[in-house]
Amino acid sequence: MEGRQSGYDMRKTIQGSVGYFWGESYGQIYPALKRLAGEGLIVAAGHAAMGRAAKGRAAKGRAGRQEYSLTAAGHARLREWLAVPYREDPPRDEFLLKLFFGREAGPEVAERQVREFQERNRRLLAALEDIRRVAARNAQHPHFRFWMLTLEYGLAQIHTALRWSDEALEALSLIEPDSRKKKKGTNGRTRRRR
Amino acid sequence: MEGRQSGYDMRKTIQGSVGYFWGESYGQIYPALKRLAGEGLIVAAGHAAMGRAAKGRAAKGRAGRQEYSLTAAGHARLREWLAVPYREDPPRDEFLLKLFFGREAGPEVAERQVREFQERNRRLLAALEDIRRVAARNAQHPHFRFWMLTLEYGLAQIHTALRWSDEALEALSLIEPDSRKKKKGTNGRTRRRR
DNA sequence: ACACACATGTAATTGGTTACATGATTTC
DNA sequence: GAAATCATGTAACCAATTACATGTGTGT
Repeated sequence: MEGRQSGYDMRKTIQGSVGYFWGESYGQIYPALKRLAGEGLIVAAGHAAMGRAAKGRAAKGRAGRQEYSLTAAGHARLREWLAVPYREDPPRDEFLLKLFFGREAGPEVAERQVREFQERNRRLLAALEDIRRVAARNAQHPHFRFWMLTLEYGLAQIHTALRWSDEALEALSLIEPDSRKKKKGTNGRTRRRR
Repeated sequence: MEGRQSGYDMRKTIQGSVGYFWGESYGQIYPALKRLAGEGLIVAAGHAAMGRAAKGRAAKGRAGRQEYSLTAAGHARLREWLAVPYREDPPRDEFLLKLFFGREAGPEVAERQVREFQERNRRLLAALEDIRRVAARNAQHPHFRFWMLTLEYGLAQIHTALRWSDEALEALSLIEPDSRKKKKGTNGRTRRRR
């Protein structure tokens, strides 16, 4: 949708825009491009690029860049797809799972995980704010409003995560550092807690 | 960790507790159980084919079930795993992706998706509140604090999602139903809403 | 006798990542 | 002319879902 782009371009565009909620690897992109071209949903524009290096010699192996753009059929298919109710894949949040069993390892370990979570969210927040800054320059772009909606969703979730993690750290600090068996190999017996 | 359980039990336990952030299918569980038993991290308790011996009390029908429980080695491995920094898998949020391209299909379509999103979140919220109600009865359980942390995280995220979706619907209603090519530009449709 | 929930398991398939292999172009 | 980076592609692998196949115990 950003005009003609090569698979390589697409990956970069994706990372710099929807990267925080959608990613694609080359192993996914290139085969997909082939398939879509076969279905007539995109067309390969002639690879104009091929600079002087390729001039004169038989282009063996891979060519230079190959750009594609949406066909009318591709556009139509996109619109169809947009109207299909989204499906979300089964939840799998390793962070929460580890926290859930946090008792098992003690509050210190859980705390480390929460801190890590907090840092990742801070980094993500910074990245999103960058995106927002860049996006703000395209305020007149027809898609702008929609981009902002997704961005604001991301920002709101991250803020919530950060707020929560502060509270979580506070709560964890109040849990006693445990007094169960702990790894005292020889059974020093479990001293009574509290 | 809930004492001995069969694969079947585990799936139900999972769904009723961490289900909102972690799921497992039988196709995953049974092979894993075999593997873990092979590694000595869990042990199979004998086939307790309880007939009708336990009359009156044990009304629950148990078939040819195989129960397992954690070994000491399993426990140790669990603790190790808890300390390993969590990894999150690449983001893939189809809802946001569809919203991102929402312009392409028009605000009405995007609005439908957001409404769907809102409903799913409302259902999820109800489910979480159920879990909270049930969990509240185990306030003295050693893991309780940790369970609440994950629960509160889920609740906070859902609330944020719901708040956001209200704003998003409002914002979408202000976007004029498109003025591009779009066939059939019958005039009355761009009437201002609020 | 039968239905139904309990319970286990496997095969097919999917959807994807990762690592690798290689070529082309630019820049200094 | 070497290094960096642009660019394409494939093979190996992997995690996981889905659908299916089948058996068992209990209540009616």
